[in-house]
Amino acid sequence: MNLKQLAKELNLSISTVSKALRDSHEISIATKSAVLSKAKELNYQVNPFASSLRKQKSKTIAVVIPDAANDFFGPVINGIESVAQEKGYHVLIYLTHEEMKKEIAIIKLLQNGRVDGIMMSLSEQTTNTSHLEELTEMPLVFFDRVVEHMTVPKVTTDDFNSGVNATKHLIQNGCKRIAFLSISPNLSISNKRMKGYQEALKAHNIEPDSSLIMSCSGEDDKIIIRRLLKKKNRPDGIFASVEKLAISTYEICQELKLKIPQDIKVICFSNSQTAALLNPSLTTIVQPAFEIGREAATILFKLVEKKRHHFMLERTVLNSTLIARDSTKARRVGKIKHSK
Amino acid sequence: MNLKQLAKELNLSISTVSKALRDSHEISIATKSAVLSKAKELNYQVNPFASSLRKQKSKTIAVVIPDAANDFFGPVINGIESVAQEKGYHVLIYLTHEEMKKEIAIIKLLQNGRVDGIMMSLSEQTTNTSHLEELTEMPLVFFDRVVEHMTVPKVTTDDFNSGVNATKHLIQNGCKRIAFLSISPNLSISNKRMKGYQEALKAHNIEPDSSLIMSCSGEDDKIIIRRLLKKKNRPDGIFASVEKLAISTYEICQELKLKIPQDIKVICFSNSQTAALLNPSLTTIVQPAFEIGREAATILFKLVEKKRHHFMLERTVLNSTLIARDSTKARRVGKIKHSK
DNA sequence: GTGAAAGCGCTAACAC
DNA sequence: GTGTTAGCGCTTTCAC
Repeated sequence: MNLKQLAKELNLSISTVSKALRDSHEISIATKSAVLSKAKELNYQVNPFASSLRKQKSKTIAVVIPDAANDFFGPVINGIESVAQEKGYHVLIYLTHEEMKKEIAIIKLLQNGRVDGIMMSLSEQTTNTSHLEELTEMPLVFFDRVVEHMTVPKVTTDDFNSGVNATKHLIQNGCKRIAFLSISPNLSISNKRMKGYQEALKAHNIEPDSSLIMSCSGEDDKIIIRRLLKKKNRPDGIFASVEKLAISTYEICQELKLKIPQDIKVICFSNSQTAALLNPSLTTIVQPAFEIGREAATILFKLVEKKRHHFMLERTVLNSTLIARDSTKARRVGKIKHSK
Repeated sequence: MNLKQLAKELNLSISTVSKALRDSHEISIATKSAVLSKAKELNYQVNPFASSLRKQKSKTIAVVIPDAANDFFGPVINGIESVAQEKGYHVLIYLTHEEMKKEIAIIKLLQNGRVDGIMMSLSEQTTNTSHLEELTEMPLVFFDRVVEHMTVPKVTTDDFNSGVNATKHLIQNGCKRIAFLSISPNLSISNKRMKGYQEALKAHNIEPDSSLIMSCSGEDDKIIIRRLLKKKNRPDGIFASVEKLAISTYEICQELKLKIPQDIKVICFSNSQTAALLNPSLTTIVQPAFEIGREAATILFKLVEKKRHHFMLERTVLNSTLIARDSTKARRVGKIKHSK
């Protein structure tokens, strides 16, 4: 069923029908309602390719992320999709699997007009961003893992402050030697969180020790953490920049019979539903993942629809929340008590 | 940059260039290589809408799932996307948020040729499947939450057997009154798992008690679980059909000061990374989510590409794995010991 | 081996 | 208020 057939059924011209369907003011109300009801009856739907070809826009956006099996990116997708559904857009999803090579290939693929805009979070391995800088015509919004120096909208959490707060929290609960575990040092989030960590150490007159800053990219995180925790001068606090590293830390602590929080305290960025139920319950910094998705998508659609173009070249910062639980509990705060 | 411009640059006709780009045997090798190198130089990419319009296929599939923030659907998306990337397909994602209304709207939206095929997992609320049965022309593959009576390919885990095994596991660890918690009773997975549960009870001569079979759809799961666990004749084992219900069970047990596994044992279907780290560690039945995604996508692409159409109308069953942990540990099996 | 041309289904400028 | 038509960029049949 296409416009031509529909027009024939109605004894109208194609263009009249087309205009009626798009509720053009040129068309009489009577005609419009006739067209609409016939279209419904015959279950007519616009051919998206013909329409996109003609209009040179696709009503589709691309979401480029490292991984979908992730407690952060999952809710982000939900947020993006909810805005897209409201606005009648379609969402294509592409995964980089943390590989720069794939990221480049995907971005290249998206240059052909298939999408009206791109939302993305960098891969861990991305060291060079020229493939993104060349994307001058395409509306682009970064979220979470952003390219700091590019003048495109960025939606992030308050990574620096969160880094300060997480570190302070450990210090206030008695830690003196705090390790900072992150994934790739290329990443904006790792960097900002680390800066916050360093700032907090400084504010509390703790001498920074560069051997306590570890970058655990790829599969080797457990090896690195094991080595760290086996040192005789091992840390008494771990600040993990991503959830995966806290999970690994828990596992290595089980393995080495180190007790959390007595021997070592752990805090991390996490959106896991189960943090409160872990053994011990895990102190987390929770990012508003769903809202990040919604906000980034909202900005992208404004950009795509060319509204307030100049306003949007800014950074949007959403607050994250520190939820203190047992994994950072100080030794002697009242009785030993297991509250949640 | 389009074919016309590229042809002009090369002093060739549009059709020759088009054929050369698609490696047609009609075109001389010399011409082909000239075209290819020029196309690369000028960064030519085929316009997907023009191509799709002409060829009446989109090289795109739709994935329709209830929710992306989910330890099962996340890895499924990874699996699907990995196959799609290999085959040069694009993946559109649509979320039903467990609402039949949205599911219907999405399916309707996909009738206009935007995608070459659909992969889906039913929403919890879907009681009527006529919107899916009408989808006769469109290649369709179900995974996990399938419509049993439809003759389209289905990729699932061995839900019945898993239900038997989970229930047996509880019985063998001393449970006599086992509750079965599931989401919507509409769902194939709920049903099959429940049948397995009932079968196992029967095999062990345990009288079934219908008051122990609970359906917890929507937000009310905690209320239902709390009521269940407050009964004086409360169950001594919980078999949760989805992870969310096990998490709620843990929370209610904390609240009611019930000890797992001493007072009550818990097993559930879960793909959570953290099951081993929960307090106590959670016995799970793990589904091969990534492989389910890969398998379902592989079948869909075969269907789309019209290969072996008739072979594929079958069910593919992948095995799930029971991982025994502390949450189902029997009272007196050796010393009290906390292994993982 | 190469080229001309029709047409996929739609939109929008223009004519009436 | 309605109709005619060009053309979006591509693929493919058919002619040469």
